[in-house]
Amino acid sequence: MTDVVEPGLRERKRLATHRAIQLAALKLVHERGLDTVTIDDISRMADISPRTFFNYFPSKEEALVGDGPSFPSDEAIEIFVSRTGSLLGGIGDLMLNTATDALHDHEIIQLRKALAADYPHLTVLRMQTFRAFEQKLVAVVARRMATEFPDLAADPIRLESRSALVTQVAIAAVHHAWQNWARDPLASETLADRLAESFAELDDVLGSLAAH
Amino acid sequence: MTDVVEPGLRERKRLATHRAIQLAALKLVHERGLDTVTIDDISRMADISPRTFFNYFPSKEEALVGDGPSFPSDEAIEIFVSRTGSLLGGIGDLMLNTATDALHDHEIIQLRKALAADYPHLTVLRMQTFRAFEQKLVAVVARRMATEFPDLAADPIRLESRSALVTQVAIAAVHHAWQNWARDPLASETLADRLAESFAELDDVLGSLAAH
DNA sequence: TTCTAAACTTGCAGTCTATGCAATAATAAA
DNA sequence: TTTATTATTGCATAGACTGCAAGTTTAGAA
Repeated sequence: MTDVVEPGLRERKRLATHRAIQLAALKLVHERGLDTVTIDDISRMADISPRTFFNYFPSKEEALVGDGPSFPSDEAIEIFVSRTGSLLGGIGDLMLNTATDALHDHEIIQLRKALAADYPHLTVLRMQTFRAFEQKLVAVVARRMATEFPDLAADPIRLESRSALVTQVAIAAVHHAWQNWARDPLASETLADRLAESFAELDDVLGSLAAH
Repeated sequence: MTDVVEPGLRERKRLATHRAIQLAALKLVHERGLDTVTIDDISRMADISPRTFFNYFPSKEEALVGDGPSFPSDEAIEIFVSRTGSLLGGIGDLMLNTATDALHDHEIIQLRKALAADYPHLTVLRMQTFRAFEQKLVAVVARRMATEFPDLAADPIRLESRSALVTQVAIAAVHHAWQNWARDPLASETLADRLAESFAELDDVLGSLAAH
């Protein structure tokens, strides 16, 4: 299928440094609190120069929250667009297809969860990385809505507003999932589980609200 | 009704400085862009020392987005809780009751609108000030939902999750309204108008989504 | 009006974040 | 082995932000 190129030494070192920085940042902040940890501290623990830190992350916060998710594949998008059924559920599935860097790095995931619990405002910052592809997502949602609701397709302005609103609602569900995920550090549920839960709950709550 | 105490000289000066800083920041950023404006520049234009700037705002960004809205009055909250009908619409009305500092300062409002159009990430930052009373809002929404849905009241955990989700959705609508408001600088609609529109559209879209 | 307490402004020193640039070191490729 | 590419580092510098102490201004009482 895809070329599984063995990454060279350079690439491996780069990944290792990338991880070392995140790990150092997360550990230090977890131990000593956000404000007392400096980039010098993090660099020292990660065995790099402070200058190198900025070759990897633009700020302390970015190192803590990690890279944002990548946009879903074209394939996943086409499936979503042509599908019928629950629109929000579809967006939820799409979100599950956004791969993030440290998906399988258990240590980092645990520390991130603790971080989200300790510093909610960083969770909001994390959501900002989702906003990075918000525009793209709105466009995809618009395509789906246009096929599903022909009357909307006839009114581009309404379609645009509608899909932007639906996208915001979907992001609200992601936020909700993240909050629930971070709430109890002991729960074994993954973020993906929480995402599915929140989108299901959203579908449910919409029913009860619309019933009125 | 309420005591209309004539504010003293001290208070008036404070308000004037507060406004002068915001105005200077907004004007300079509007003219020269966010990155080329320093706090020294802003302070010079506002006729204060750079040190005083930080007595009013913790950062350049905060000066630009302004103070967050204040929480609705207890009166408005009780009305909301005991009311029946559209839940999200009720939250929308509640949002309209959040007075913000520069509600009638036309010059600042215009500049803020331009700012939101030029720097979308500051709009996201602006929403963070909403998060400040997110917890409070969740509690209020929970009270309302508990009275309206007795079965939910019996399950505190579900109630909590539900009201948090509904609150996130409401915030999504506020975000949507803000984006639409900032989109075209020429439109004469107020933010309050846009809020009403977005919440109405939300009610509408929920109906069409739930119908499936 | 005068005096005193409280609140506000300011300067200064110092820490931390962040960026550009040039030199050096490590890796890749020829 | 040689050369080219890329990464790391140190250095210099600008800007953001904080604590502290000294000086001003306002409020309120005598």
